Amino acid sequence: MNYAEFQKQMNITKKSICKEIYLQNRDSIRIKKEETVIRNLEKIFSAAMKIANRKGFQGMSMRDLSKKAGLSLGALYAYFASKDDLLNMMQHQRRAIVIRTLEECFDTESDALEKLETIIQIHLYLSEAMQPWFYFSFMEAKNLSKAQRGKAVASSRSSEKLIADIIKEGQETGQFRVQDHAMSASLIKAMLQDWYLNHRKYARRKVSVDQYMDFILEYVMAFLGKK
Amino acid sequence: MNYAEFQKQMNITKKSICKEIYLQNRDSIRIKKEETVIRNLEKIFSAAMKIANRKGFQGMSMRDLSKKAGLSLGALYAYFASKDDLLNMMQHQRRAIVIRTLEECFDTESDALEKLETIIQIHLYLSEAMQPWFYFSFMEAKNLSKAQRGKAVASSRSSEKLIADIIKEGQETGQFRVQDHAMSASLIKAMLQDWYLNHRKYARRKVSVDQYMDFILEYVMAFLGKK
DNA sequence: GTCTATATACGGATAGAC
DNA sequence: GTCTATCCGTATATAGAC
Repeated sequence: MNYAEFQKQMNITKKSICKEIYLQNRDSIRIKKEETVIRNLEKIFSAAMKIANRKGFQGMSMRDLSKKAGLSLGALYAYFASKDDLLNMMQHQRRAIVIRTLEECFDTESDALEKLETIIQIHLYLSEAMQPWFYFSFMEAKNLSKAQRGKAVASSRSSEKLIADIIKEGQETGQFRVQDHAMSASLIKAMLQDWYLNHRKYARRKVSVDQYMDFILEYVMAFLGKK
Repeated sequence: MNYAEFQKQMNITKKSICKEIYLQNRDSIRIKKEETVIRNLEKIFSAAMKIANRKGFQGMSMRDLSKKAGLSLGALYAYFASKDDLLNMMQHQRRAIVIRTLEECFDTESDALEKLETIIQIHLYLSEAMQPWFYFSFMEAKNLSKAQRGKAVASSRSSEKLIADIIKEGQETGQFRVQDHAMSASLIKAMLQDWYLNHRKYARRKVSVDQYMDFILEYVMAFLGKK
């Protein structure tokens, strides 16, 4: 599967994301007509991401957002209770999609090498399809409420542990060379992270996500692979 | 040279950093007694870093800062003209120290492998000695004025180019395997970056900066080294 | 469902006493 | 050098008209 196929199969579009958010927050959203809600959520999140990723969530005023989203100040508050609420919604949704996609794509039957390739692929493809979301998540994690921040840390740790466990498994079956698996997982995460934190750099150099993936895999296997 | 020796030799202490800042901003700082200025700058920067790295520079109010630094609101403005000014001061100083240290430590006579080891070492040691500064720099780069942001991007690019050029050199002299040098440099940067962006993670696992450095070098050489 | 107008609080920054 | 008191703009959030 390459990135284009992944996109089709997973259907990660602005619209589908907003629909999910709508379904999860039906109670707190005052507007009731589904079509209207989804259309406006798209405008709100798209605008919020653009402004916040340029000058930070705290630096974005509700007036900025209202202007860019094309909705009045008053109308915005029909979709969320407060600015913090908006932040939590965005962060929560990003995590939920990662978890769901991992569950859908991850094959526990395959061997360690296949698993490692898959998990690197999923992380990269997701962070490509939702790059502004991933960037936003990382940069604004510190502004979350304590409870939400705890969830963010837990989610990040568990995804790193997943990678470390796969490496360990490969070492036990003799597929990989024996190296510090926790540290190896950390470095892999660092490289995955760079794809969405420094996304512009790679765009400028015309590096595609598939090229980046191949390069990471080569790099990782030079270290972990048997000679 | 290990990290402890580096620290002694380079003398990167809060006090020495603040003295440098004082000397560079003598004109705009209204207080004239050097000792007082340095003592208060230490309090100000230390407090600013603590607050901003927890809730962002925009999220830090001048009242927060005044309280944490132990100086009144009015007194703060004797040391910088505006909040933005404070931001620029911090960012500029971090870059200046990196540039100076690179110039001091970098030996153009040595071969590519030594150069690569040195540049990884300097970056790691500096980001260890000034971790809050590096973290702050990355997270708040987007809040800089256009001119300052341009400088930040240029500085980041040139340090990546330095690494890429070293790899290229090593490939030309036959020390390294031929691989995409720009991409290799990117991945190395990503791993260096992780040391200060996810510093707490490594502290929790009791990974020292020297251990991290050794691990990166092993990793990189598995890829670049001749078999 | 969406708007405009506004309540209320908090932000950065300064003036002037000590 | 440092403080307190204050100016004034802008922030979030809400009320109520349409």
